Amino acid sequence: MIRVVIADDHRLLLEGLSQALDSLPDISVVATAEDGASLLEQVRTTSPDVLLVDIEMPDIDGIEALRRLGGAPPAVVVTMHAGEDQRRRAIEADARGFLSKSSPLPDLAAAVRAVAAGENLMDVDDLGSVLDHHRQPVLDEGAAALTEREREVLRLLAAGVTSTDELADRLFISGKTVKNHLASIYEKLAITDRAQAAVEAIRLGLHHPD
Amino acid sequence: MIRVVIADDHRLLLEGLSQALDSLPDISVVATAEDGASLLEQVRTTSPDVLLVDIEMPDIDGIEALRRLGGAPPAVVVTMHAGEDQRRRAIEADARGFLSKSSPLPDLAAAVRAVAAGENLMDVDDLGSVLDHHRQPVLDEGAAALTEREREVLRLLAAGVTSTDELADRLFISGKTVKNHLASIYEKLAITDRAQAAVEAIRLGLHHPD
DNA sequence: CGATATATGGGTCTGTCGGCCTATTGGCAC
DNA sequence: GTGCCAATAGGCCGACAGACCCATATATCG
Repeated sequence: MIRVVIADDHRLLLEGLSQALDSLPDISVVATAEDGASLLEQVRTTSPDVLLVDIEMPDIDGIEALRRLGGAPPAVVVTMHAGEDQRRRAIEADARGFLSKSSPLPDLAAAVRAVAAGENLMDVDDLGSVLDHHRQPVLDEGAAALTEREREVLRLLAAGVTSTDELADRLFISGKTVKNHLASIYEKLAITDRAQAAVEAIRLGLHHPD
Repeated sequence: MIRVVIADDHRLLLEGLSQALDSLPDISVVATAEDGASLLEQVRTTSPDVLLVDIEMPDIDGIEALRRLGGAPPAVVVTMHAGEDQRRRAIEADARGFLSKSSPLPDLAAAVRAVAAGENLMDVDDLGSVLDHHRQPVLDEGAAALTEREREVLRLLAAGVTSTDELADRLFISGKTVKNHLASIYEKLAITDRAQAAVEAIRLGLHHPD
């Protein structure tokens, strides 16, 4: 689980991103900050794995905050105006990633994962392909071992299709096979019943088709 | 269910807000737009109940887009710089709500609900108290009828506590009572088992304590 | 005061779920 | 080709879940 702290003075963006990232199965937003000072404080108390910092903030701006942290937790810088100027300042402040606020959300998630894995996105020339390597959430052992058919069963569970018969109908297989799939899901996710499977399915983001 | 279209050229905000609002049980984001032209198109094809529009957008800005729509679906205007100037322009474009991007997310949700209910937030002098009236999600009949104890059961289900015995232990009641609570939950939510109850619990936002 | 709602508890019964074992087919890898 | 895995399917059984009946105490409301 990648523990992230987000700093941005615009609360709509702060809280929106926070919820969106938190909903990913491998990312946990442990704190948020609306200014640089609060960011420094949160980093001290929560010791996160990655920082997500807006440049434009009152008092201590994102760059200054990162400078004071000395590149300790690796940081992804987000900015409204992604010019060369800002980019240079980000590099000087030891940022590992640099994204415009016009980037799509999956890119941000990928950047967080890349930086958490120790990569430095400021060096690379082909940002897109590096991010591509980190598009998939880092799932825990069990979840990664799920087969495609098992994921389909989980998707249906998350959609409220819970009885063996209806699952069988939707998947065009026998009830016995449904139970077999469920049994291997239980084993892989270390759970015991459909209710827990439904919870896991939603946590893994299987409810809306990727 | 309040059907919303969101327009903002900063995709991180657009997608973040979209996910956050969509996760509320009474709000559904049916489309998003990155510019005014696309907004006009989405409004035509999806006929939403409420618009959420950023002022600052390339080509056709939010104000101009609203003007062209003639106040048809009521709109909440969101802006980076919430000055008197912007506010006047929003009023002239027939906006029903006006929020800064520094507002907290629950305020945005409350504004969307208020506007969907026909209120005009531009008139009121005490915005806070009007929003307070719309803090709670507009739950459907069944979900609103849930008792406090029933919500606790749902919370535990969403946390993966699914067996009768463990539920009984956590709630300090007998297994029989757990089953009684579940039975009335099934009736109120028109569902049939714990797996569906877990799905509903998460959909209703019962997994993280309010 | 009487009615209603909530939380608690019980009993019974049927159906289904989950655990365990086996089996066949097809694909893919070494 | 031999082995492994995914997907399919069946049987068996014990345990639990859900439906349907009930009772009691407390509290709130008109």
